[in-house]
Amino acid sequence: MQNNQFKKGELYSFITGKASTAIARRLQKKFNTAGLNLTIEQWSVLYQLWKEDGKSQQELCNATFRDKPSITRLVDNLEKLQLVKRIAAENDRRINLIYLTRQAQKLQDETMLLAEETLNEALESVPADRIDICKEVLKIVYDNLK
Amino acid sequence: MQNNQFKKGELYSFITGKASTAIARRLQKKFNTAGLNLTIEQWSVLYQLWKEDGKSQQELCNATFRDKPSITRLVDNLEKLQLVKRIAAENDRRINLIYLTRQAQKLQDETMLLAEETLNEALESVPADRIDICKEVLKIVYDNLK
DNA sequence: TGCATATAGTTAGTTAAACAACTAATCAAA
DNA sequence: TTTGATTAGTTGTTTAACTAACTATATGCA
Repeated sequence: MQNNQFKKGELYSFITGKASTAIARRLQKKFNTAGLNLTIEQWSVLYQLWKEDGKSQQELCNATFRDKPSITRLVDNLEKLQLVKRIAAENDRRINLIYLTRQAQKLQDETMLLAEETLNEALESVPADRIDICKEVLKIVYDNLK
Repeated sequence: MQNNQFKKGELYSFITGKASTAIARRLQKKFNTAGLNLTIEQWSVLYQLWKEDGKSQQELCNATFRDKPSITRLVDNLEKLQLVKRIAAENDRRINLIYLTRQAQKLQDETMLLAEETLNEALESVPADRIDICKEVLKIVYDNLK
């Protein structure tokens, strides 16, 4: 039993995730300043495709923790931006495989640099061992609820 | 200088805040199951008003880390649900003071219970001292970026 | 083979976030 | 007192999340 770990006054910020939204917002601003016409959500999909493209939309759902309609629209918008292409799988025509365009490949280095920069700013003055503990706790939270 | 605290594979989940969205989603499901017709975002506004109502919209912006249009719309929807009322301040008619209705007052105990329950589920098997460290790190992250 | 079921993805509707542009009320300084 | 700046809040637009209902394709079992 883990009771009363949160006093009422502390409930709010943990539930609403101030910290992660602050990080996302900062990264978005860096994208905008750099003239990148890209949302964080779109970037998070590209991020998975940079690891390996040709993933199905369902695989992108699992990797990004989004539902199917969300991925449909993100892929729609990424296609409009000419950053990805849907290609129907040959052996199963229900499946769209998502491939990066050259344009998207070019974005990887620049955006990853901005992301790392953002995290370094976010974690400035936080000792590495505390960051590790924090990451572990967040992972357990996620696993407890998924 | 705090470099390379995140390996590339770890960037993603920290930026997109999986853990906090998982918590919010779980709490939302509890609300739905309990027949509460209330979003987490609406709840987070009520949460501030339960502490003390009669706050201005600007004060709600600061307390909930949202911008003014977001609060305008949340208050719109809370008003439609007859949970709050806008009352113009007597000494400065630009200001709307937001007051809870009786209906909203009744929601407090039930929803706070569900929120605490959700956090206890989220943090099951996490030792209290690690939770404290995690909270501190998230606070620093937020302060570093705001 | 044929029919029920499962899987992949899309569409529709509501809520919310971010940003920019706007109105109305207040304040401050010439 | 009038004009210019500031503050509080609203409106419009785009992107995204979530749910439910939908289409199309594939699978499995009688």
